[in-house]
Amino acid sequence: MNLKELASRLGLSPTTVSRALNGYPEVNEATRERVMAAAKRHNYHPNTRAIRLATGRAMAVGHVIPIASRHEIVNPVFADFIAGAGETYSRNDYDMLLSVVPDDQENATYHNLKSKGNVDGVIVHAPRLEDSRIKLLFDIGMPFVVHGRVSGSALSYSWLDVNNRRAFSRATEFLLDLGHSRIALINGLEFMDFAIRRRGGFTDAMAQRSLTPDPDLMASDEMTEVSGYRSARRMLALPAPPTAFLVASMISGMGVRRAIEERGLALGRDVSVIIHDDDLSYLKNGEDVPIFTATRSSVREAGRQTAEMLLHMITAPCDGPQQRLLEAELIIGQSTAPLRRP
Amino acid sequence: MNLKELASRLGLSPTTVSRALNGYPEVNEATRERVMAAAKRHNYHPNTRAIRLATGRAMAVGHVIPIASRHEIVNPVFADFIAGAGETYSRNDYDMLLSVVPDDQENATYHNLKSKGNVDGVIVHAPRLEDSRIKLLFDIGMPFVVHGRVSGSALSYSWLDVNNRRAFSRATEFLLDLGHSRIALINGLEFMDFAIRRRGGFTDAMAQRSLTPDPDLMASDEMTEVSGYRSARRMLALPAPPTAFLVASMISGMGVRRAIEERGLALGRDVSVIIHDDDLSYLKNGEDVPIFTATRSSVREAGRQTAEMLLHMITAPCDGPQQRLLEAELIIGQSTAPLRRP
DNA sequence: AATCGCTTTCAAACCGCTTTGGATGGCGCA
DNA sequence: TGCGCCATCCAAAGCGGTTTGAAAGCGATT
Repeated sequence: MNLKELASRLGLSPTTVSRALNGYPEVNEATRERVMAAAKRHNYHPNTRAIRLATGRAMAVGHVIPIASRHEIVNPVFADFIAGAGETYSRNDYDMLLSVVPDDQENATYHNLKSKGNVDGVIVHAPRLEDSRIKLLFDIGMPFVVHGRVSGSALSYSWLDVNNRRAFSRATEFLLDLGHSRIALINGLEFMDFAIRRRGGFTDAMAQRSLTPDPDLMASDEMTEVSGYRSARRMLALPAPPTAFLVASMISGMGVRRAIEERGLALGRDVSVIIHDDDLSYLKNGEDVPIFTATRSSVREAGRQTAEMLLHMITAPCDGPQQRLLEAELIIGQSTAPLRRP
Repeated sequence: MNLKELASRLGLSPTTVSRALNGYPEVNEATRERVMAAAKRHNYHPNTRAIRLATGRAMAVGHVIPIASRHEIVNPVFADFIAGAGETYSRNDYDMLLSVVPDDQENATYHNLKSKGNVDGVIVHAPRLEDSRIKLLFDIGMPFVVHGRVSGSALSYSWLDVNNRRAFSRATEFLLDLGHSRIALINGLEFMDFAIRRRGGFTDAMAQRSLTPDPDLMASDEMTEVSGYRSARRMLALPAPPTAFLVASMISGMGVRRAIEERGLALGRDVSVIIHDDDLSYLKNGEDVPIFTATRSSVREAGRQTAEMLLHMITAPCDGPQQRLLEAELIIGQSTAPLRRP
């Protein structure tokens, strides 16, 4: 069932039927209702491919997921972010297009999406220091919103980010207030923008109390259970081990916990740990009682809002770039306690 | 730059240019090269929207991700499966479309995808017992491949699955051989097909040795850290606690470990644990030495292969349904040991 | 009765590509 | 020379919608 057929059954022209269905004013209300009813009765849905060609809009947004060739890690927050963004798209009748590409083909992929006209805009994931994608997307004229920010960029662009610096400085202060001073930072990869900011928050808070972070107590790695475990194990074996950890994710935090317990220490009592909690649906930080003390910010909500921002950009491009900074909550859990003096 | 413009610059008709670029034989080799060169020089990419309309193919496949309204969990294996499938799509110039919808709108979503013509086929995720989606997709004539299987279905359809039954019976036998007989099963939700099969493998292996599983030692729940923790904690507090656990996922396994260690027991030494390991890129079961003894099967590889099967179905529909059963490896890690007699 | 203006409808062009059904011209062969 | 055949190219008709520009119908105004 297509427009032409529906029109002929109704004894109307395709023009009128199209207008009736799309809510244009120049059509008799009685006719419109007749058309609507017939469309529903015959289960007519306009062909998306035709609409896209006729209107020149893709009614779709792209998410490019680069797969790092060295460490083939799929970002674990990705699933929840996508779920959040997807809710927004569904509500607005947009399609979500995922491109999984080797990271050296990422730029080419954006070019392709643009020149082939598959999408009306993209969301930029996991921005890095001085990320080249910003300029690229400006150059090719592709609307975009960054999930995160790019420190080095001079251009004004749309982004949504968590206040990572504030979150980590607050967490650090919290540990300092508990009496800890040998605080370890188990960070994400420090060419990632969020990791740089978190580190900044940590060192700032330390500096406020005239403390210099010990380089031996700072790690920067992929945020996996194993890397969290290994960093924590190394640090705990030092002559002067840390009494507290600041950890970049729930997953690394679980590795840190493993290292702590393997050493016969008790999480919370002997060693304090604060993690950043993206509030992943499949990896909740406890239920009523949080396992870890955490800086929490829902990545799913971030997905929802980032998608909304992008759709707004697409439909109202003249409004210019928008920014949105979300604050993380500090959630007190069972993994932190005052320093125990030996 | 579009086909018409490129053609006029070359002094050729759109027909010839189109044929030259698409490798049709009825075009002079010299002409073809001239066209190819010009296309590259002008950075010409045919407009996808037009191709789709003209050919009637969507060149896209859909993944419908239902969000359960009660427990808003995004399946954690999803990210890796998508990454695997996405690799296949990228290689074959297909787009991947994700629809995130409330689970009560899932069927309507399939209808929509079909009648609006957004996709050429879909992948069915997380099949349940007697899943209604199979019949629906047959009825509307949408090609599909199921990741998993549907026990109750009489129809013949394409699927790719892990041999869950075999995996769990082997794991159970392994524990039995180590002397364990009070073995707990911490399973996924048992309206999920894979969970039913795993349970079957477990009870089969027990029955083989004339053992009846203790209902108190069988849990079925969402596969989260917290639910693994709670089930294990409850079981460990029983008068006759289990000496071994069979756990449906890495994440639940981490909860089980937490419960074990909280009780002052040592994983591996005091209590054995076998998990099922989907080999998630962000949640590796250790590196050189596996943390958990595990039945392992890469969900990412499953994604690659499932996508290949679907693309094959789309391009060669006459071949009929295909099935593929992957075997899980049994990986010996540090979490299992012979039963310690008290 | 002729004109105007408004509502309502329609025919046809268009979006950018594919594909069908010729057209053209050169060549070999009888 | 005439014929058929093949290689090569093209015009035009689609795909299924949207959108432009015009026309038809009709009551109100002059």
